[in-house]
Amino acid sequence: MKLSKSGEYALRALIFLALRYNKNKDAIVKIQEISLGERIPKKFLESILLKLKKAGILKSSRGTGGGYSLNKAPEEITLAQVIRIIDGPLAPLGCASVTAHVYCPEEKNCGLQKVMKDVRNAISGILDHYTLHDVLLRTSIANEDG
Amino acid sequence: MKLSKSGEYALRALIFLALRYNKNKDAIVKIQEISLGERIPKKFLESILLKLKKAGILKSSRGTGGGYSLNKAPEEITLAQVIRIIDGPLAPLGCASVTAHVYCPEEKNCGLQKVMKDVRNAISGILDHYTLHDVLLRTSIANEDG
DNA sequence: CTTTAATTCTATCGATTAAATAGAGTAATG
DNA sequence: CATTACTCTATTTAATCGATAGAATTAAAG
Repeated sequence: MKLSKSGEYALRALIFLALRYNKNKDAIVKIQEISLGERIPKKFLESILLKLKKAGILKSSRGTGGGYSLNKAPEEITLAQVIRIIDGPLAPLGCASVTAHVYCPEEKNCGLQKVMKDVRNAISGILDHYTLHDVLLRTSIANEDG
Repeated sequence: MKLSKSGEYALRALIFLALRYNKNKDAIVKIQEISLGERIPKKFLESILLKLKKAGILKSSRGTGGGYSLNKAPEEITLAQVIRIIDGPLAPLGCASVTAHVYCPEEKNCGLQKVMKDVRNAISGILDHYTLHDVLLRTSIANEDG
């Protein structure tokens, strides 16, 4: 039931960016800065940020002084959105997924599917309502004076 | 957040065996029978069943007329047990795991960890209390007369 | 009691996917 | 036009999934 490395890195990078956003809405952060700060392989992080940009979560500017920043307020970005972009559906089984349902022949009659739908709903009940802002609230360093 | 193929196959195979168990507590089922019935690659299934045996969930007998059967009643086997044996901890992140906690330096101060612990607890709240017996109850075919 | 057939067990190899690295290409700044 | 940093493509490495080959064990047949 683990989150992929990509998914984990995506969340950590976004939290990093959200922290900057809260200090200065227009802050631009280099990939390398995130990479060093969160100990994420730089080139790997690059591909993750690109996906998040294409999905509208981030915006970027190139050249000297370029970098990434949030394209929405932290309150508007849920953890579930991010995970779905990077890792796909939240459901443990394809046949229990709402966003990318995979048909299976014994569907009507599958006890396992029913349980896994319960699990999916429990997960999305948390992650669909949890935003980057909420994560920062639970991170004490975010509340310290700079 | 997906379950691995191994994990899914393990659960399906055990449900298959639990169905037989309920008809006849001493029924012995061949790997091939499960493989055909659940469309699981036979040799791959073999390695999964072996792990479940070593973990005490299944017992086996070799030679002609041999095969596998449950080593406990379906009421005593939770889905969480099975997933932990095959796929490892339920937690989305190592640092949020109870059974195999991985230390991370910003632990005390990590909002992400706190959320993922909530998710872990939600998942285990369901899977630790859900047994093979419960799955069969939600599978209508299990209640038909043979 | 020996052979044969059925079955689990062990070990390894190939294919596919995920994770990580490398480098060339493109755009912006000064 | 040189530097900086994002963007893109390609390659390498590691993990997972699935397949293959054969040894070990048991039961039944002859």
